[in-house]
Amino acid sequence: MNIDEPRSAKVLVVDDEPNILELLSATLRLSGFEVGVADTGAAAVSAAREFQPDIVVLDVMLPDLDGFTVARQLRSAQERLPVLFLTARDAVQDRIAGLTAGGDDYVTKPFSLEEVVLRLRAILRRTRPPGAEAVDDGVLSYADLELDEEGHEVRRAGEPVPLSPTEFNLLRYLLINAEKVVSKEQILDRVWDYNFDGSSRIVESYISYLRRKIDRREPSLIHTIRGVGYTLRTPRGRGRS
Amino acid sequence: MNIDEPRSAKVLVVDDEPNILELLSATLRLSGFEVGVADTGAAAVSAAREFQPDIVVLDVMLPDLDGFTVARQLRSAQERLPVLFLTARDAVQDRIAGLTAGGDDYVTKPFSLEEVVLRLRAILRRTRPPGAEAVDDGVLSYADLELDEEGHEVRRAGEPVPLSPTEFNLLRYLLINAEKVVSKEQILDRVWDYNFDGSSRIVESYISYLRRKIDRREPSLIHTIRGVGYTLRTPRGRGRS
DNA sequence: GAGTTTGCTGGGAACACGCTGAGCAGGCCG
DNA sequence: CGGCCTGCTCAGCGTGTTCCCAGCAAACTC
Repeated sequence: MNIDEPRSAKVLVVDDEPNILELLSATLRLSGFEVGVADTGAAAVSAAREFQPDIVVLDVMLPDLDGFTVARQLRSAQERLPVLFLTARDAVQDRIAGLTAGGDDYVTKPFSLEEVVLRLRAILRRTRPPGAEAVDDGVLSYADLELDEEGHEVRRAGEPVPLSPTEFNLLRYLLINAEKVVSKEQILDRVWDYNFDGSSRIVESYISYLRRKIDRREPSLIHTIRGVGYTLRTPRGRGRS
Repeated sequence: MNIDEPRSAKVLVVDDEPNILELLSATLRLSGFEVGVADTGAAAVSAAREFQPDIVVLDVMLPDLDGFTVARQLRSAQERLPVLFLTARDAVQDRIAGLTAGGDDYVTKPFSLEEVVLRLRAILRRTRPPGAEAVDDGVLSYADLELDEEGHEVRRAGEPVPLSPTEFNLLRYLLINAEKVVSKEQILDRVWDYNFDGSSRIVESYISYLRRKIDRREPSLIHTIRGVGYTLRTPRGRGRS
């Protein structure tokens, strides 16, 4: 349902930590992107020349080159190439700041995978307006539940519901996987930071919060599949697209 | 029905316990996979080079190398090689986290064989989207009975039926073997953990539960073949032998 | 038909799972 | 600096689930 894009976008992932590189490339592939990788700045530049990515995910801390330098070199060859920077939470806050204006964006390490996928999609949506159909207009919905990515707003039956950031992310993940069961582990993997090691009980808490906020009215949408996970669906089943 | 894949997938099984190795390789062969084996990390790496598997089943506790290290080495030679990890229930929980996001998956020891086969199929389905026909869309059905793997939902004549995890697994096994007779021992071997030592009477209990939940309406689908086992079929299917 | 074997199911105990209220720490904002 | 929001943990409770057992029913044997 969200695997087949019009043409699957090409992403170049640049990071020197093998684990991160692997985690990102596998996740992005599964999210429907065509993925290329590089583990140094120099490799990134040459890989970009060959791979011709639509967008780059770029760690700012690379062994050889500064991420910003890499970005500049990439863009000297390929104008208007958007970049999603990966950065430590505290570092170089100021230099990052000006980026969001330019069409680029950044996420801080440790990030959640949902975050990265979401930002990538957002940037691509934003930077490829010419003619491209906005099939995906940034609004997820299921039944009488709507989630607006851009406005960061959620409505149930038209009524706005205020959610905290984590609640919002969790609900988005459930919406993306509507009518499929997702396990607590999956949720933890995608919605929380990749190195979050807390118990998976936290998910239960947030499910509880969500239910209280958006699932008081009938019909209830969030269902527990005991021993398996959670799912978002209307009690009476299943429309095929 | 789902035994003949387009091309039978190649699985490399890596475990140092001979019993487990045997159990898995025999089962997977019978399930239609082409199977290669290895009992150390080093052997796995070289076996993979020669055997060129589509997927690897990998114990994380190996005598020589850490399972994750092996996985990385395997992937350095063969990009995008998915891995199903076998792990003790309590151990290394933290390091496992993040795997399900990356396209890999894991099952905890002791596992049921159904679990392993199911996960393998799921991963292969998930990681081989290019062009491959999605004949198998994750829904098993027989007569007016449907079992949706993704939504973890069962319907009889369109009506959803809530099942416990074990009931669900048992029914899935019966569905996979629809119109074939399966013995209580087979059921116990495949659906329950491989080291479950309870009597096979437990199967009778669960058959009873299933009948009560999904087989109240006519025509009855679950039939007892006295002295042999059980089968799922419509009444008019073949006379007695 | 009587005895024996096999299977069915209600009852119940132990356990696992999930929900939620309470509470604490840290960050943000007035 | 104080209050509020958010993220997270914890523990208690209720309930679902698993499994065993025992008594009964059905079927098979001779």
